[in-house]
Amino acid sequence: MGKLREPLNDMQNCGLPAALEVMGERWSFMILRAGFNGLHHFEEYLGALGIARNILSNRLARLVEHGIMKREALPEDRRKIEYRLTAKGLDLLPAMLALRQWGEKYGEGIPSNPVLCDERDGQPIALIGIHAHDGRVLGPMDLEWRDVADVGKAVVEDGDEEVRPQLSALR
Amino acid sequence: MGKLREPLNDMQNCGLPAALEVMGERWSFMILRAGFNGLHHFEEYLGALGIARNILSNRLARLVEHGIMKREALPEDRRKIEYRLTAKGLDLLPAMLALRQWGEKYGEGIPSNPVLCDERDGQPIALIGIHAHDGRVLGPMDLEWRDVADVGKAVVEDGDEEVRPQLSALR
DNA sequence: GATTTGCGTTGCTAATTGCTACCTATCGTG
DNA sequence: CACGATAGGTAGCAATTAGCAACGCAAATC
Repeated sequence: MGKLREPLNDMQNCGLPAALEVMGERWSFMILRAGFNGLHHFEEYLGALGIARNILSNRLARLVEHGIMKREALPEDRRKIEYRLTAKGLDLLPAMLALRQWGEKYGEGIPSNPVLCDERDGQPIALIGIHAHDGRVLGPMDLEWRDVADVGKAVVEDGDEEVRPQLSALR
Repeated sequence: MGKLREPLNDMQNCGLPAALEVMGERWSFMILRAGFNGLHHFEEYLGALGIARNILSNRLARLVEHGIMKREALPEDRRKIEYRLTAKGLDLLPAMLALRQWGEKYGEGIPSNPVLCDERDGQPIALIGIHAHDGRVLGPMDLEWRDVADVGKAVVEDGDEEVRPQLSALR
């Protein structure tokens, strides 16, 4: 052990801070969830979430600004604005469900009465997890950081110390 | 269409707000990520994240309080405190990676130089996604909310209106 | 033309974040 | 044992963000 760990000095050069820039703000995920459930209008979000008007206004604007939702005025009633998830927004579904499943697993008194199912066979979806390229389920200990150049290479058992990142520091 | 959507009135009876109670706070995910990468000590987090001392102190306390990390004084040097992810904390890895992969996909100038790989064969892990119980990959349109009583039942093509939740409101 | 609906903005207060400086216990060293 | 260095915090204060209630305003409806 004592391999290399992920360069933490470039902590900012990582997808996580990028994602959190928008989605890390309060209410963003709840708005997203409401969007996934078919809400499209300002007052719908307002009623469903119990969020303050000005905050909702601000959050929707930011989500639109970041391309997660798109804002469109309806031609048939030009008071109404439709907020819809974009492809970029829909791509957050796995993250949202993973978070939600975690909350459901460890939270208290969470009914999980409606279950999210595969429409095809009506069975509940699988738990969101980490998979190898061939579909095997992976746990935290099965992972390691590799330099792009070393992807797919055989395990360098010794080599220099401090050569490859590790997640096994997790113990 | 016109099925039932997830009861939004019980918006709080859901795993998402539960998850966001801790993980929705600023820095929580970044601290978690640092923890995944083998950091264990206060000053390590401090240096790696560029977070203020009091905030880090507060956030670590809250993560411990919620059972995501555990705090342990080291016997050999009793100045040192070890912060370690618990099983509950490790369970957040899929959510963290999903978020991160999303940020990497849509963010600008994100190197993705170290790649997270399966230690077994050195291949990059698969994208975090939504899978059916049998492993098929599912998209947002393949999903629907079902009452627990209706799980696994054949699709009720008409039935009463407003009977089953939908995600197909996504268009 | 008056009222309601939909989507905001504005003003003000409360809570959260961030900075810098300080505090306390422990450790290694001469 | 006195000493400074190290580890992990607190305390005080400024800046940012969230939340509440009231107002604005254009388009629809009666």
